[in-house]
Amino acid sequence: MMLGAREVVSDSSTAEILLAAADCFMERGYTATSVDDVARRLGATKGRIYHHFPSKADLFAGVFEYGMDLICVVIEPYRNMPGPAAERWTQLALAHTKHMMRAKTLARVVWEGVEMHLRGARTPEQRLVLDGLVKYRNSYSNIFRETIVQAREEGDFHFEDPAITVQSMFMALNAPIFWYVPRPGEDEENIESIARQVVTFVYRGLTGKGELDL
Amino acid sequence: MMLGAREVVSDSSTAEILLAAADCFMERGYTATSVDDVARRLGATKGRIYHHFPSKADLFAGVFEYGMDLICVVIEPYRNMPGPAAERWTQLALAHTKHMMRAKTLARVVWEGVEMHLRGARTPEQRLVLDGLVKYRNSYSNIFRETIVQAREEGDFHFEDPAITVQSMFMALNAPIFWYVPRPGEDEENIESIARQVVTFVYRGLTGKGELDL
DNA sequence: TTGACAACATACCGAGTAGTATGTTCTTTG
DNA sequence: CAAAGAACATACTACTCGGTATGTTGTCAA
Repeated sequence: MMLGAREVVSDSSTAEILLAAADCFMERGYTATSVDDVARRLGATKGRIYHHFPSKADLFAGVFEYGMDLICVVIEPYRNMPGPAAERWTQLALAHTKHMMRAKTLARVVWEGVEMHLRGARTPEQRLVLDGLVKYRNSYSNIFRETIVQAREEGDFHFEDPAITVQSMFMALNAPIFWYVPRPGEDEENIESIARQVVTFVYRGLTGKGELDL
Repeated sequence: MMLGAREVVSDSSTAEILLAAADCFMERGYTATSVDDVARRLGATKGRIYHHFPSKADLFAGVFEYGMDLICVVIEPYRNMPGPAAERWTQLALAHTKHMMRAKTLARVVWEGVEMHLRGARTPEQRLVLDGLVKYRNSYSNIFRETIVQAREEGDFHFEDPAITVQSMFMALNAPIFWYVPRPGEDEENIESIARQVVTFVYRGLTGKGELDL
């Protein structure tokens, strides 16, 4: 199973289109974004886009894949870190959460891709494309899943259902893509602070032993 | 500041339209849902919808408000519960999370409304409508915010920034609306089990004291 | 009985929108 | 230097969608 960076975009013009498309898709969402919108943002026309992408859906898929490639590169250094799984998780989660803010645009497009897949995709062809993308995304989330399961075996984490836990975990870690707004100047330290708080919150959720009496 | 149920829909035909619209909006999203789609689901035509709602945006706002009215009713019994704030929070969170699954459709429409507001709304008129809806939603989330802040003062919860914490909390509590699929038969006990796990996860995140060494 | 109004259905319009077919310019290569 | 193709721009088509204007039917009070 291949993972990590696939190609990270070869062509320069194509990369520029992907970036502009990511901006548009994030601002308005997939359906509300027209191909002309993306073209206008580039100061170009549809011709340029359709020269590089066969359809709007493929353009979206391109952005999705580009975003996944990037975040895979970001967490790569920590994937096979030696030591306790709980510590490895912390590094993974920190890198992930910071990236959510630094590459907020791409992260939200990936999110919408997953959301689109949860609804029923329309044509069977687009269905296949989306299936592939979500498979990519699932292999990414499996990295975290395996890590927290291992940390549970090592006695550091405590939870019942791994599926539910992974979902809750990712939602909390991803939360900043919905409300974080970059402020010029104090960006980096701000990102560090937020990421630390978010990861701490989730870390406690995973390590805590306190049961609820209902 | 008024809260709780506003009217909970008077007319029966209007209510039927709202339910059908909620289904459509959830399945395809706002922009991808046409008014004709909603009409088709009702076995009717646009005329019926436009007789009750002046525009598509107002139809969406109706669903949003209906959803908010419902969940306000659901948590109402626990709002002013006596005792420690941490225990009150637990009851609020449990009721909230269960409702996310039971009324998943409406909950997702409310979610999309907030998401739409985070992006820039188009016309100034729709802007005003969305602003009102989000204000409604914010007053709801403030109930939780005040509760966890109070629990922190009482020494039960521990966190730094309330804003970040409330966001992380809600994201985790709301997570089921994205992946929960109702299974006929074993619904109720399933919902109870999931809600318990999710709330436990968040509860630990709020109570835990373990700091991360970075 | 009859008007008046509510609750729709039908028909239609104008403004986009995805996609295509074709032109145009620039670059590369033999 | 010529020819071919890459990298676009332009122009157009078929179609969808929000909204409106108008027609139709049932109900109910005077």
